[in-house]
Amino acid sequence: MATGRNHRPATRSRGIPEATVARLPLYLRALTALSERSVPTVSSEELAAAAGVNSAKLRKDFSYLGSYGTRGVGYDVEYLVYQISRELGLTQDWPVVIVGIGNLGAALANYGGFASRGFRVAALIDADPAMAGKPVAGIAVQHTDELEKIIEENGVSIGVIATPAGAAQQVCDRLVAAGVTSILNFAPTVLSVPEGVDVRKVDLSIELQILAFHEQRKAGEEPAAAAGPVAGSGAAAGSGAAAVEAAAGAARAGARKASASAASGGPEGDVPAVMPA
Amino acid sequence: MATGRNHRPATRSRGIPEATVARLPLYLRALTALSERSVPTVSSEELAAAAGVNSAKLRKDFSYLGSYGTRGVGYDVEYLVYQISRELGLTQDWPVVIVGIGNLGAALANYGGFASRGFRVAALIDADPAMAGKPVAGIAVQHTDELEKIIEENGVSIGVIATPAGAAQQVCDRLVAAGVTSILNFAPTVLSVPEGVDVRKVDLSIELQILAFHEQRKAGEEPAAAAGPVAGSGAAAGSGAAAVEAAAGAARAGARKASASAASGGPEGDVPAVMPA
DNA sequence: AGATGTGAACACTTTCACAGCC
DNA sequence: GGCTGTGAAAGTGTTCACATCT
Repeated sequence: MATGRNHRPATRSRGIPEATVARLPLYLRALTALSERSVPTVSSEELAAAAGVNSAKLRKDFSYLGSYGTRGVGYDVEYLVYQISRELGLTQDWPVVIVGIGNLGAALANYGGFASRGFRVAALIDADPAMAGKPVAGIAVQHTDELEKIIEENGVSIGVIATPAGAAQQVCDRLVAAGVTSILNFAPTVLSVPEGVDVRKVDLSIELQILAFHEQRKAGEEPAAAAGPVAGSGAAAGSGAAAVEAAAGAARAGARKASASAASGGPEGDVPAVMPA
Repeated sequence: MATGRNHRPATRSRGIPEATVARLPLYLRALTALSERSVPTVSSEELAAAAGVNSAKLRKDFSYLGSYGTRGVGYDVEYLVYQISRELGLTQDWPVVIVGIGNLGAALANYGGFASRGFRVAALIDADPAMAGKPVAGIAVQHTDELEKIIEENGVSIGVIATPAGAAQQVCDRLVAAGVTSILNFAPTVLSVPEGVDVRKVDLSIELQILAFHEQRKAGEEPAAAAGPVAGSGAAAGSGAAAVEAAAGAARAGARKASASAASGGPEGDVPAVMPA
């Protein structure tokens, strides 16, 4: 019995694909900007460009939400803003607590886009007694002892961990025990949580290492003809562009620049070769 | 010209899958911890647990790097640390500049795991003249005017943008023009870059919105879950939880505070309401 | 004409399950 | 016996291309 982990009800349900969910905030941001400029409608092409994705993907994404566009015309900006907000659950208020008010925690507390959209910083919590009472971003920091009380009284279900790595798991456990079911973790640790609790992590170090990997690859490639600035594709992830072929030359410039060439995010393995510093 | 975007040489080549690359830093961190505890070898099962993934995935990932394990035994910790470090390009030194030394920039500059592995903060840059000369994390902040000079003199190829959204694209353009080919963007904007430049973004607001989406879903479901603590799976990504199915009650800790009910407002045609900035 | 919405093809990722080596 | 390494299967995500509707 315990073994059985064979079949899972699949993710069928009728849910929106995770990849799509991850892009909705992007669309929402682009739409909000259009809304502020009082633009009434957009085509999938325009909106896609603003969000940094391609239009086919955007249309497919929207198709999971419903048919909110008008053929031959495009999408109504205000209407879409509302629909996406609703889908993301932003039409309700989400009280959030930030634990660990160091440099990072303070930065998060001060981050504007935070409160602006459905999220409200309900409390700032730190383990340092010296911090207690100090105002950060207009909110008085409270001591960790109050954690459970704060969570319960405010009905907090989303917690942000910005503590040192060593304290993260313990803080996480307390948050979860107190009722938090979604955690955004900035500490460089893997958190263990019970089923049903979502954890997303943001890790500077990991992102840099991924960049370094691609950077290292670039070093071994030919600078090819600078094709000229093209609208960036945003995330490095995707494939992106066509790439080099074989190309033997070794133009490589003496300085450091030059690099701008084809093969962007694309892995397109080639000779590694170590680059100078 | 410019049109042709027809065929892509496939991602065949020798490349390591992007998904695998993204996990290597995770493995490396777990391995480093083991190394510090002088653990000589690990099994895929153990290491996977420490990294928060499952063992099949880990073995598959490693298989792209080569055959670095020993059947019946496991992997040699030190050896793997070295191989992964090399694959990620961490055996060389990567000078990095951070632009925008506000709360967040300062937090990044102070972030330890930064310098610890291959990365070195070569300079801190800010547009505010009042910041110039001030030491942050032991490094004197320099003015934006010096940007190009700094990039060139230090051979910087990785830049971190921690400026307000409004300044990000401009800073990005200058970084790229000066020779930077990898950018880590913390500003909530889509950056446009020439081909060949990698951009990765870290966006608090987006992460929170993704959490809110899942949180909203949970609200409409049976409290079920709570099957007992299982190693956290890390990213919320996957289906996870499913919950559907029969689902036995058994809520663990009390205090479940059911934050807000699911489906808010009416599904169809409702007043859009303009979102705040 | 112009743009959405979507089935179908393709590409990438994860998981399974077991052969092969220690 | 134990554990890695890997084909094959299954599941997800992306792109194409065109039917469909305004």
